[in-house]
Amino acid sequence: MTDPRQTPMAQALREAGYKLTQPRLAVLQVLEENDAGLDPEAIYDRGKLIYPSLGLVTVYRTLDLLAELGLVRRVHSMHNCHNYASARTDRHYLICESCHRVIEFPCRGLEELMESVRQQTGYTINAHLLELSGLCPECQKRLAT
Amino acid sequence: MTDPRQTPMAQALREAGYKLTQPRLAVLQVLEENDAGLDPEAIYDRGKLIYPSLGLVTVYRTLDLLAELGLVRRVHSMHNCHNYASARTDRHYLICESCHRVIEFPCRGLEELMESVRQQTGYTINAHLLELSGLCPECQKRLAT
DNA sequence: CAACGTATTGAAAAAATATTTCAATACGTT
DNA sequence: AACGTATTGAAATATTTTTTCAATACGTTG
Ligand SMILES: [Mn+2]
Ligand SMILES: [Mn+2]
Ligand SMILES: [Zn+2]
Ligand SMILES: [Zn+2]
Repeated sequence: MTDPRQTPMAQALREAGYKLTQPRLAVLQVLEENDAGLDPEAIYDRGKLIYPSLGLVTVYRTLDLLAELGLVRRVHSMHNCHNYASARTDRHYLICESCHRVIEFPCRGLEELMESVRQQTGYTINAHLLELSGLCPECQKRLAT
Repeated sequence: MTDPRQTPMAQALREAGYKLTQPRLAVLQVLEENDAGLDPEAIYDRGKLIYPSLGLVTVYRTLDLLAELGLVRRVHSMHNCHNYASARTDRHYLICESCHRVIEFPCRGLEELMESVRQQTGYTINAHLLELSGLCPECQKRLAT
């Protein structure tokens, strides 16, 4: 049971000069516990279990704040589009089109591709999102009647 | 100037038994002309230039319909999350983090990566989305003060 | 460990988005 | 050309997000 005020996100908030309030800590804790991402309403519901007087407005405000600091990020999937999860710049999701389960995978060998895009477009590239979609093994079996 | 009723999307609509109405044709034409994706409001605005009495409701309804038929797809970027664009299974966007401009790039060399993911996870993979984000040349200049 | 000044809060109101309802209309068929 | 029905836009409703504002909790200072 790590002290909620000592997590990396909490520290970063404090270092940026923001107060570590109960409502914010509740939101942070919910985000820590749900790596795959939740929408504001869901964060609100779970946050209230931790800090019952939490307001939905504060969830929105805290998400905005964390997003500005780059600590949190929207996770877009085909079926939910307003999910937030703690940030990593590079993300690699594998999504089952049938059961919508999401897993992550290690990503190797994108560097060449990015270098060639860089040269052809003149853009600098500092993050990527790769989403593969298909069928998970279970759904393959289930659908192979 | 190709006949709006003969485009692949229009054909598909007709073949699925739906009527090719003026409002629908206007939405289709807007989508054809804006490959990178527009949100319902923007589609509405441009659609009205083609068919002035177009209603926003019809834009929503047409997008739902096209999405169900798999002809159109949401494009999620960091800053706009309700954009629709005509569907392709594989998508490659390069997004400027500063001005939010979106361009597409040709994607080469993802096959090996996908094959390795396939082997390690047992998933079949039939589509991918790769989103790179960085700074476009203009914004690089502008920010290099 | 008070007492203080201010950033932060939740409730309520307002704004922005999205969906449902319904009578009028345009489409495709005959 | 006439018909039956899917589709339409306006209006009403519902949902989601943002703004406003007085009350409060936080972190600092003495
Ligand atoms: Mn989205
Ligand atoms: Mn990668
Ligand atoms: Zn599955
Ligand atoms: Zn730019």
